[in-house]
Amino acid sequence: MSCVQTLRELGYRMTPQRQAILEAVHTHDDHFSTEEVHEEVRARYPQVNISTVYRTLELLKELGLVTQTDLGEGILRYHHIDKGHHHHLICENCGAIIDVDESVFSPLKRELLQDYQFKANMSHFAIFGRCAKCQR
Amino acid sequence: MSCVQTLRELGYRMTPQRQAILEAVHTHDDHFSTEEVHEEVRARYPQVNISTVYRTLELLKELGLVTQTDLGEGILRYHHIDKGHHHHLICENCGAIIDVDESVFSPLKRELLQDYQFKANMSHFAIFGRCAKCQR
DNA sequence: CGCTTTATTGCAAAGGGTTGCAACAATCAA
DNA sequence: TTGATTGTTGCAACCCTTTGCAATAAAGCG
Ligand SMILES: [Mn+2]
Ligand SMILES: [Mn+2]
Ligand SMILES: [Zn+2]
Ligand SMILES: [Zn+2]
Repeated sequence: MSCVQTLRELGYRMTPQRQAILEAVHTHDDHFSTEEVHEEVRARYPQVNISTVYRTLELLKELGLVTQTDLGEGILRYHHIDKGHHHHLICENCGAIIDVDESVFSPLKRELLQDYQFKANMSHFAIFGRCAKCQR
Repeated sequence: MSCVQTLRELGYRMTPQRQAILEAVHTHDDHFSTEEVHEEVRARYPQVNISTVYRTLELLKELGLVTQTDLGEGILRYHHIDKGHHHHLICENCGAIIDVDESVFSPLKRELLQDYQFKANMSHFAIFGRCAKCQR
């Protein structure tokens, strides 16, 4: 089901701003930033304020339609949930980013549920450390 | 070995500001914020700027003397490495914080090292999700 | 001790993100 | 179609954190 439908059914209103933001979110395959979405939206609706983009992305995150991740750049990046689940290992020394499949976290997720009855939301993780090259 | 010694041996200079910050860091058993450290330091040296506290805590983090964690409050919190390792499960719904031992992450850490030669720095994690009460 | 070197600081500005508020507009019922 | 309701937006102000820069001062050496 489309994001537009989901929002509508949950009682949220569909504004031109939200529609444009949703379209921008869907055209990106990679990890997009708020600023990038804002630029695309502004190409069509120049008056749209960036706080609207922040608020909309926050809403989409709360509804589980996008994931939010801090890759260590000083900004937050987003990822449409339809584009697949994966995580990132980030080298604190050289900045290298290694992608890992979400299955790596499955045992941990299972243990947290069994031992703590905690349902971890691990849809897009960034783990910092040292890559192979950068260890001594 | 004391933090003061470590800093000195690495070639960093020991200033009254740094000494006061280190003392504040050591008196806290819990997760302290930059602001809290700044207040304690200012009680003795009123002219110390908060950016110095930010810079010093960042340095201590880079040297592995403290851990930095975002518990979802909108601020960063720190933890002296001597006070033991543990992690937190944070409920996105009710805000409950469940402490978990660092051993929960050992298998994952091992797997990342074996499969990706990646040495993960998992000294103080915050995992968001839903606690037992808040699921359904 | 005095001098040189250069790491560190205070300050102000900036950057990313959030928030209060009044104006606006999507929605729905009449 | 109109009006009432109330969710949403633009804007400005703010919060936390980082950063450039010139002034300061710690450290080491003669
Ligand atoms: Mn990703
Ligand atoms: Mn902790
Ligand atoms: Zn590396
Ligand atoms: Zn809860």
